[in-house]
Amino acid sequence: MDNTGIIENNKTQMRRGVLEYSILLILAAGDEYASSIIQKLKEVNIIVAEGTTYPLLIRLKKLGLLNYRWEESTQGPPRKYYMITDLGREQLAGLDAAWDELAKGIDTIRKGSKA
Amino acid sequence: MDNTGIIENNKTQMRRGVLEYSILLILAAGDEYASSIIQKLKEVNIIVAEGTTYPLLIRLKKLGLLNYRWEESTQGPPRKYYMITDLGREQLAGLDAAWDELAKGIDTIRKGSKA
DNA sequence: TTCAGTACCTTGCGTTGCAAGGTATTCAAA
DNA sequence: TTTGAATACCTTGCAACGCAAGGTACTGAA
Repeated sequence: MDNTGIIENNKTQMRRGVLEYSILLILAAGDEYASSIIQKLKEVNIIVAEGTTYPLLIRLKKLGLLNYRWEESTQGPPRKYYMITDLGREQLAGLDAAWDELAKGIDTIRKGSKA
Repeated sequence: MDNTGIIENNKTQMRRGVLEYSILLILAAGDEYASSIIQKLKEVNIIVAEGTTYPLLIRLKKLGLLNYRWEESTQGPPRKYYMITDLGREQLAGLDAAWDELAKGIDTIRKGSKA
């Protein structure tokens, strides 16, 4: 039985939960295009696939949390720069709170298990 | 459009990621039966449905991370007490690390978005 | 014997992450 | 000028999994 798989699976699972949150966080700091978002997430060890990211950005756009503009690039095809909307920032505040609450909850259980 | 739904949805999403982890944490502190696990999670604002918990416990048992024993109750039907196995503790250590890494990653992005 | 409380479990639906596969643009080298 | 590498965008189909809803069964009290 491949036991490392259990962990790997779960790390993936954990990342899933915060995907939208972390993307909104990144866009709150400045406009980015899909590939650069994926890159930035990879830098903090949050690995996301393209097939996850593109549909997610489209979903967030549909929800009104994001907008985009096209921009030419000298390095290849045009880039679709996403930017966060006012509504997006509102929702992000809620997610900040949700994350804090979750982290606090985990911390509490964790302390209990070490007693 | 119901915007609070976006947040609620995401809070749920976040919780999902840490479900297995938090259940292992609770069982590392002592044996519990399903209903009491659900109760303990609720106490730290991690809301889980029965239909989520039972299949999950069964899955973790099949993976060898948990075992269980039946115990009579004077308050109703017998209870199925789950306990963590040695393998479960091993995996839990990995999940601890995964959580720390994720929390660190989020923290990094968060600081970037406040710059 | 009926009802409330507690506890267990399953079914079916809907969401969604991801591997794989596909298109289009640019630039440089052959 | 054509080929190939690098960059970027996007879609399809599968599989995993959380959860609402519905179901069974035991206990003790009314």
